[in-house]
Amino acid sequence: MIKDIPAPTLQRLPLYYRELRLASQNGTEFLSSQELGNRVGVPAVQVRKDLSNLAEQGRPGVGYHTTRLADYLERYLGLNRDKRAVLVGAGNLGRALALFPGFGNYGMQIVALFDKNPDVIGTQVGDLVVRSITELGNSVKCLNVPIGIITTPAEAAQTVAEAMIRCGIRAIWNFSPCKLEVEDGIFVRNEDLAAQLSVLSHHVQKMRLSEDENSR
Amino acid sequence: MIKDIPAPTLQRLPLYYRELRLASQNGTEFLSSQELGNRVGVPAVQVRKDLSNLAEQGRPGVGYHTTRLADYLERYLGLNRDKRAVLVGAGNLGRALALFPGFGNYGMQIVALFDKNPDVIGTQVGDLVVRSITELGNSVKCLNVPIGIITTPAEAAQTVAEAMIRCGIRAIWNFSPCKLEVEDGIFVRNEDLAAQLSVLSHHVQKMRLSEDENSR
DNA sequence: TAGATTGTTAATCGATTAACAATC
DNA sequence: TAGATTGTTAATCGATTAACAATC
Repeated sequence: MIKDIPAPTLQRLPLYYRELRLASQNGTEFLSSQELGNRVGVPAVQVRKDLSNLAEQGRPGVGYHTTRLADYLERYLGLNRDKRAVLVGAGNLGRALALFPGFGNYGMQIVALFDKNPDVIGTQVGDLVVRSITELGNSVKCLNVPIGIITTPAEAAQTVAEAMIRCGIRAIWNFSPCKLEVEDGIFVRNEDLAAQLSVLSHHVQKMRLSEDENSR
Repeated sequence: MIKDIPAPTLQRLPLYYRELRLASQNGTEFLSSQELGNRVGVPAVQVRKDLSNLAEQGRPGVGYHTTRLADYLERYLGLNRDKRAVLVGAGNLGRALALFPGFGNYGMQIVALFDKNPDVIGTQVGDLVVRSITELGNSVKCLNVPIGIITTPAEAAQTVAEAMIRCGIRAIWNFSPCKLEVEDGIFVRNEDLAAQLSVLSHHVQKMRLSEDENSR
């Protein structure tokens, strides 16, 4: 049985992983929860609590073995295994993600790009050629792709998601600004840049207002 | 005095805003918390609790006035006011964000791009020419820019953030995979795509493991 | 007035933090 | 052994959910 850990904890694990790997590469053998917490920006207790969910343990009086824990987290997060992904929506954002080399470090490889727009279909993006969305089914089924990335406008996203799921995709990274309705067992991660921008915008707004207040 | 609302609530406001604006444009005059909640994927009680933080009220028995509430949220989130931004790190992701038209709808305009790499400096990205990072100070100061976007590698991010803050930037959208150390009053929003990908990766991993288990 | 739906107070839930015994 | 640091139990905090009186 695989124990579920709380979502907030799960979100912090990649941060711990990154610092542990870095420390390991720099020749640091052990890191205390205090030190790791400093680097990630999380209290030491939180670090210990989070890591106590895992099978790999720390050593009292010494700390966590950087290499061992990094390796463990790598496996736990599945970063060591290759994961194919397809991307639908080859606009600016889609093309950028397809070209982003950083994802390779996390075991993800974008193997196909799709779009609806005839002007975009057939164009080259890095090593890939944008294909027609109508070909999605065939490609995904025979390539055994677990991940779908959606970078279409909001109107198209639901339809695309359903098509992806029909082809066996089980995890969706949704960059389009809308809620996807999916059945249980399908994992959706929303990456709503406009919503994030709104939060940023609110803070700028708030600062402006308080400046106005102070200058009165 | 400007009342602070809880962070989770603040993050949901842009979602409400989007649906309210859409409904307003479609000619729907009122939306109940039930209906709005459905569209955003949040329980009706949560919607009411969230919106009760705002000055704009709903009408018992009727619901929320879509146009009025959308307008209110637009002002509250500062989406109606133009916000200039500079972007440092004109790699694939940086160029994509610079070209992304969607941000305009949220009042953000990227007014300058900077990079360290001489091969990139001077190249054209949309209407803008990538400038040398050494020019950051002059440009930002005379343009009154409140927002900085960081799309550099992790090693450079802290230095870039400090330079931004010295020039008067007060809100940073950090796409680089690292923690930024900044003084109080500077708002930082991390958009760590690799960390998000790790969460996605974990779920794929988990599904694989449970499939293995079932097939035993 | 009856029905619908809000805003708010109180109850629940879950995550973070504090305290501390266990262990290297 | 003394000092450092873990893992865990209990206390706190804050957000979500439930219940319901107020109001259109």
